[in-house]
Amino acid sequence: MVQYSPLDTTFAALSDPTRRAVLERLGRSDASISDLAGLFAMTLTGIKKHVGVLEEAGLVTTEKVGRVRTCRLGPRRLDEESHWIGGYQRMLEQRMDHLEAFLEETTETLP
Amino acid sequence: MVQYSPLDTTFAALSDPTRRAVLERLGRSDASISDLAGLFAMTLTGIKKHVGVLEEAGLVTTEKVGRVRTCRLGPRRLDEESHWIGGYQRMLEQRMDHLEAFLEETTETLP
DNA sequence: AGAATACTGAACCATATGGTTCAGTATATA
DNA sequence: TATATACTGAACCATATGGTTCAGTATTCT
Repeated sequence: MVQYSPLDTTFAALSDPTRRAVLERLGRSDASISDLAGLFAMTLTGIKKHVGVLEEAGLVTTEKVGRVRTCRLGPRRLDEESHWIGGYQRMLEQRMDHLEAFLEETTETLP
Repeated sequence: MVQYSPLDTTFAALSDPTRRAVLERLGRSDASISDLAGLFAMTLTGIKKHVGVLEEAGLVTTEKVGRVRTCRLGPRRLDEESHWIGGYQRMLEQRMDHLEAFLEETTETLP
């Protein structure tokens, strides 16, 4: 490891399709562990682990009332993540531009 | 696993700080396995594995000429990834708006 | 030809991940 | 009070991940 970054945790959380689906589901409305377990045909324990990972990454918060734990989105907005990706894309563009300029220059030297 | 998606592979590739640093380094110029190993104080084998993961995710291509393997960026631009994140952020906004509307409505009913 | 360089692959290691089962605990319902 | 519901935690399992070492192979340099 080079150094710690919240990007590590978030990208890892987003790399699992079940977890992305949980986020999308929670976008429609809050849901309990049982709701999610039913929806994704998984044990309560299994879903709880996924929710734990999302919580660790700050993408989900949970609150237990009575015997039901309700999961909702937040507080992270993925701003750092989209910023990193945006920067990467701009860098790619720049490299393309340089390559293009280089190719043009090379072509000009031909008859 | 719910289903396969390229997002799985890419987000997983991006979740490691060394690999993100390799991408950033390759943004400045192409580099050999040895270059990267030196830069990140890692064995050739270790770096080769990371490059393999990036290659698998389509973020890096490599070409071996003589005994040197040169790594460069491409071909993936992270368009799907930024699209997913963008959609997530828009969904979050919407939820916020609904919550806001709900709170306003509730407030109006007070004296 | 001989030596140095650059990578490669197999094997190994410790830890993490994505799941399960099973035996609880706490809460709500009849 | 008894029973059903909802979750929790420990233990386990198979596989993946992030590294290493070591013994090659292929190229290049002297």
